[in-house]
Amino acid sequence: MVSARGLDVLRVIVQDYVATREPVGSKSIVERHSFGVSAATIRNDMVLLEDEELITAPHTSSGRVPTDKGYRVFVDQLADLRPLTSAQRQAIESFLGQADDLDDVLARTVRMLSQLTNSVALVQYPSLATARVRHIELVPLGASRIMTVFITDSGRVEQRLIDVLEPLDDVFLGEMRAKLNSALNGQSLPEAAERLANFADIFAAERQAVVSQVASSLVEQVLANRHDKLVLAGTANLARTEQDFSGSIFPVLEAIEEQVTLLRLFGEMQVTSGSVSTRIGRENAEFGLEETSVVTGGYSSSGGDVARLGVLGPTRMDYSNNMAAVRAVARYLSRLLEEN
Amino acid sequence: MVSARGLDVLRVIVQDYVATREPVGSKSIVERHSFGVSAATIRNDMVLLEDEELITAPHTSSGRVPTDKGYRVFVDQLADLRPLTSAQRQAIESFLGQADDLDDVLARTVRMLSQLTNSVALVQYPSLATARVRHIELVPLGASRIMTVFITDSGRVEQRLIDVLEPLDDVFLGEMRAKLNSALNGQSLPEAAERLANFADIFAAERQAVVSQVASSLVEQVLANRHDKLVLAGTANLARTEQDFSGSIFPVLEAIEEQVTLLRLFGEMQVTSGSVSTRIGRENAEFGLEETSVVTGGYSSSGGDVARLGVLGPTRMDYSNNMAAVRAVARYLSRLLEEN
DNA sequence: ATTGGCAGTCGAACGGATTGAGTGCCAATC
DNA sequence: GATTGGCACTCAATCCGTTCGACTGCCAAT
Repeated sequence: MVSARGLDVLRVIVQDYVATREPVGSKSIVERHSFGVSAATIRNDMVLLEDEELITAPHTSSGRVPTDKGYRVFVDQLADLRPLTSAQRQAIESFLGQADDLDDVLARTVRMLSQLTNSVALVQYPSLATARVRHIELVPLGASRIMTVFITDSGRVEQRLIDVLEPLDDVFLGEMRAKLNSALNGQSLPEAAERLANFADIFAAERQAVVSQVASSLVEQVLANRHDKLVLAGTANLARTEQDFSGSIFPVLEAIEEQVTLLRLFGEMQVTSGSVSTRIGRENAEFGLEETSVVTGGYSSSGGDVARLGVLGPTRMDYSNNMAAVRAVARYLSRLLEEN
Repeated sequence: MVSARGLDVLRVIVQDYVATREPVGSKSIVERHSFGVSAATIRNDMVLLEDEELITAPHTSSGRVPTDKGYRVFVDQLADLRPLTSAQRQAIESFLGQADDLDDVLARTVRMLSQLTNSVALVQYPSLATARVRHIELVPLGASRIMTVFITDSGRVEQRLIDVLEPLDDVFLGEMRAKLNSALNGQSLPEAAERLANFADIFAAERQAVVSQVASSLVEQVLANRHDKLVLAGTANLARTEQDFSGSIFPVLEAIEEQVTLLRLFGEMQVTSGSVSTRIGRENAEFGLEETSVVTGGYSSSGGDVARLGVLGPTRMDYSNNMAAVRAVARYLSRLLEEN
């Protein structure tokens, strides 16, 4: 079994390897850290760590490198989440504070996060699941073409075009708008969808066809909170850490471009507002991201909804820093969004 | 001076180099193309081309590689824009045809373009310069917080939050909404801004402060068509052509992430709807993109506005194909947007 | 349990020889 | 004057052998 000192050895191996990108040997450990024992002793500990598959040697006679499992133990047991410096906190406050609408807040957040971590940063838009309908607008764009705009109390705006079956005059549009708003205002999205199902019934028979067309388009729009979005920044940081990927960074870039993939990945990660969770290396294999790790945290918006944000980078990343940054940014973002 | 055959030689040098990424020598030219002359003759032509700085040899005794100037001549005089295959045309039609709103159209366009060219594709949102106001909506989000939504006839929706000076009740909001719409509907954006300047005058004195707050926020929103957006796809393709960049692809990725840079770049390129223009290599130096080329074309939307789309890739790109693809996609997109 | 010592391993770095694609030049030819 | 074959020359790329150095693993002593 691995001794307490053994774990310390693992910790410094992770730290040094992350810092230098070079396999770390017993000798360099004793001279860089004060373990009070000799290199030979460290070597003995390393054999045990290797037996447990926490570290591995790229080739005989080279230093050791953490395995995915080693990183996992580090993250779960050894990492100290050093809090951000006050300069960093201040940067977050002042930079995010200036934002005006939701888009802007999230855009600033994702940039901030990628700067703090030197990694790719991701922020998911707040889910609409518990949001409530604030307003519905119908805008004529032509004789038989209207735009539906749909606004939630979390400040999200969704729009969509419909080619309607028959021309609609302004008066009728006004009537429909008023009825829609009085029927749906304040409803949660699932409730709203339900009410829309037989919304056409309250109209004159000859209008029901076109009304139910509009209504069913709205239902789609309301339920398409699968239409989840996320914003992303700091892709260039991947190129900086290129050497950390076996082949090229091509597959990583490709996976990142596919927002659906990232959303699935986010979806699989446990989300508890306020704490962070991690996926390391091959744990992400199903997404083509077996050489990357992802650190995510949940943040909550006014609706009480929990959405995710996080960073993605090479497995050899600075977990302590990144976990701290994700946690701090998530908390700050929650506070900012709940104020409203 | 360079003979006609000399230009033919330049053409095949560009073509072969683009195809193989290897400096091309006189011998490989005569055996791969039927020039009807010997390698020595080609060599003579090549020294002339080199005198004109159209090609260069990476080192003594290696084949030749086009210079930026060589690519320029190729693009301006030698490239044959081979039309797309019918399969490609069909792919465009069927893929873009399914789109529903403007966001979706542009998202599909940019993906399509990046697939057709194996490059990074960019599509600028249609400018609002000649768009007209279709509808203005004021939505209460809290006692003293409202969202302004602003819809143009080109189908663009802009929203913004305002913290108003004093609480506004629904009745008054309704009045303001009605007056705003009757004052602004159908106006072009500069006209709208003008009318907003003294919009507050038609309200009761005690309301003018808050009204003019809302109005001036709307003016900002209306005039912020500098708030140009663009969408982007195919970043991963850069990694595939990594060897074409001297150092790493880091600076390129960095420049691409900065949308402002790209918009400035777009802004400097001549735009004539229907034709394409090119910027090659060091012509983009001011943007940190001295190792890339950009091919852009203009497309026009319903408002008659011209916006840009294009592709960006290593200087060693397939200009013939990319110019053809940009032109075809731009035309198709124009047609699609003008239908509405 | 810890330690110093020592043989052994293996990648990285260096240097020299070889190879081959390609050039430049020149005298001969059409 | 343009074209051609021939030839010496250059230089990156490749291969091969050596050296170097940072490690490890093991063992006997503490």
